[in-house]
Amino acid sequence: MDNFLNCRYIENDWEKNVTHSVSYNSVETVPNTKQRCQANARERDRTQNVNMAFNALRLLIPTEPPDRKLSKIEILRLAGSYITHLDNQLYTGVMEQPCLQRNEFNCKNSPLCTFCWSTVKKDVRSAFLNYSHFFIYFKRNFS
DNA sequence: TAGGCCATCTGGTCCT
DNA sequence: AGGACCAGATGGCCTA
Repeated sequence: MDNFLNCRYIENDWEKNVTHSVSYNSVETVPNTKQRCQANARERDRTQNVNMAFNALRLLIPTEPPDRKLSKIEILRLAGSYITHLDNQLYTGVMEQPCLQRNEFNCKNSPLCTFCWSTVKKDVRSAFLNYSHFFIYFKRNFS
């Protein structure tokens, strides 16, 4: 039992002093130390693989700002929404116009889908910046 | 401080 | 038999 606990503690991040309490009904239920440690290591590797896949998927989803933190469930939902958005764009063949997919997650009252809405916001912002630059130019030269 | 999110451990089940 | 996959339990971290 002591060996197993030591193993578990070493398997965890010792420097962070992170432990997870686990209770056993009886000593008989404690698995073989080496096998359990190996299984834990495999499970950690598997979880890391899953996380790498989530990271790869995250890179494909456009957000504002681009480095916005997304939870795993948000990544899955937005990925699905983005696929639908791209599908609509492909179907209509008109990339300049909103695809009219319902905004499912951010604002249920909005007629625009999440990704069209993001484009619109970007356009408005660039228009505002252009106007600001023009205003500064006008003020410097004509006032 | 409560709730959301996450990593880790664990035991069970299924597959090779 | 051993590995992959999964869901439940647990505790840490972060944010509103």
